[in-house]
Amino acid sequence: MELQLQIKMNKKLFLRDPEQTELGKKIIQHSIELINKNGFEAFTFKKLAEDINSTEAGIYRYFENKHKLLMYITSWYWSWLEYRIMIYTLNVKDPVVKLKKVIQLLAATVEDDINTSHVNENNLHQIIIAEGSKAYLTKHVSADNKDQFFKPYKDLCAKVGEIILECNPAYKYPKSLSSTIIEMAHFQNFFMKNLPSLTDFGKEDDSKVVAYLEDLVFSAIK
Amino acid sequence: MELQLQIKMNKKLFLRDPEQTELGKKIIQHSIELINKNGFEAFTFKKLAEDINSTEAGIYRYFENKHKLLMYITSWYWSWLEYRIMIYTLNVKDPVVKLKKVIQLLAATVEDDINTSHVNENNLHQIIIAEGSKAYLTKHVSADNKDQFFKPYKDLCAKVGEIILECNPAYKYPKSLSSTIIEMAHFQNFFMKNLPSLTDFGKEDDSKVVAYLEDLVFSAIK
DNA sequence: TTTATAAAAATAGTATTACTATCTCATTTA
DNA sequence: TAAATGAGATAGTAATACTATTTTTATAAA
Repeated sequence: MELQLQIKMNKKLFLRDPEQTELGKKIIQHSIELINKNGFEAFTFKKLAEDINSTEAGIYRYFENKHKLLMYITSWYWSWLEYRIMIYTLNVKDPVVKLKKVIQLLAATVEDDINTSHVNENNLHQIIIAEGSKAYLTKHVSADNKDQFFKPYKDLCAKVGEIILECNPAYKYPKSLSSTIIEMAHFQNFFMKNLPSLTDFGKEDDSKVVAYLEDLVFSAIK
Repeated sequence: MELQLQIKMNKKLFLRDPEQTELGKKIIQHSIELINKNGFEAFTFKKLAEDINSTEAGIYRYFENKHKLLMYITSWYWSWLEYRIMIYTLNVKDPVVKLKKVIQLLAATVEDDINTSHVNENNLHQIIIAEGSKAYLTKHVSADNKDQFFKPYKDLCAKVGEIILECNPAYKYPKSLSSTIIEMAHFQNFFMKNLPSLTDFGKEDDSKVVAYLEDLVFSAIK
């Protein structure tokens, strides 16, 4: 039996579905590599085209611009993460155990286990850490939000918020606490690697980030 | 008696000190306006030059590029904030009261009170919320960090970390909690305005953000 | 007062980026 | 077989991010 995980993406994010052609899959695969390697600012469709032996215009037929492509791959990540959370908490009754699992899935480095062929989840995780917030930190957030581009992120946040409420139905800030741990899972990771004095962790030890977030969350919800 | 607040800036952030000339001050003043209005991506030295009736090359004599300018104004903000925290907690003995004051200064909209002539602190606060993290979310963070460009941010974080330890000397994560509340003071504000479903607050009510952060912090440090 | 000289500012570039319009060529389908 | 469709290549353009050169202005020494 061969299964392939297919995540349904918002059609407005692309002009042509990259999942449907070889070139499209190459665009996704190599943009993840290039953005991770050189950063989003230095990433251009020209360089990507050279990397995959295609042309700039060829890529523009799939994505309107590089920001849409960033939103595409970040959306993909959030959907994939929610899927993983669903799988890993499927038979867990205790909401506290569930929430701990969520924190671990959020903050710990991913092992490139699941077969999603052209997507390197480890690189993608690094992109989320370093570039993820650039997807929404723009002057056109509201317009993008109306187009539902952040739905996967908001769905994930809502899901984690629900688990928080399962732990303590009286807790007043489930959604804010949820967005806080999601963002901090990534920011503390970034700080640890690049501006270590902003954290209490030695370099490259994400088990510490998990411990910190657990302490923070369970103190807050008692 | 006329006092003027002068914040000492890292000399490597500029080529010519903008505080020393009229044109320099105009650059700071109008870049804050323009970045706030159109966002950092759309901001160019050409547009800024047109805005202040100067030339593009004229601005390049003050700042190497627009990212250095962003780091300049964000640095200025963090220094200014640490100064405000110092002032407002000067005669406060109780560390809990101190920490509450810090949270309020971090998360609440600033009233443009202090006389700093060419800097509009309210606009600057909005820039920190929407563009602040772009100052360090780059591939050259480590190099910039070696040049001490993030010292004001790190100093502020250290200071808040100290106050946290005053409240509870046994707390294990003072620096991470500090960077968490600093970042979240701004991100929750951004979410509230632009992606409200990621928070538990109605639109434009930063007293709720303050309440959330207080609850979070004092739960964590017991 | 003239002249050297250095700093400030404007002019005029260039390479790259972000994007568009058009054209070719292969495949489908009627 | 002819028309329609679509994928990709070619060749642009306008804007961006700089840099180099020249001109102007201010200052100071001869």
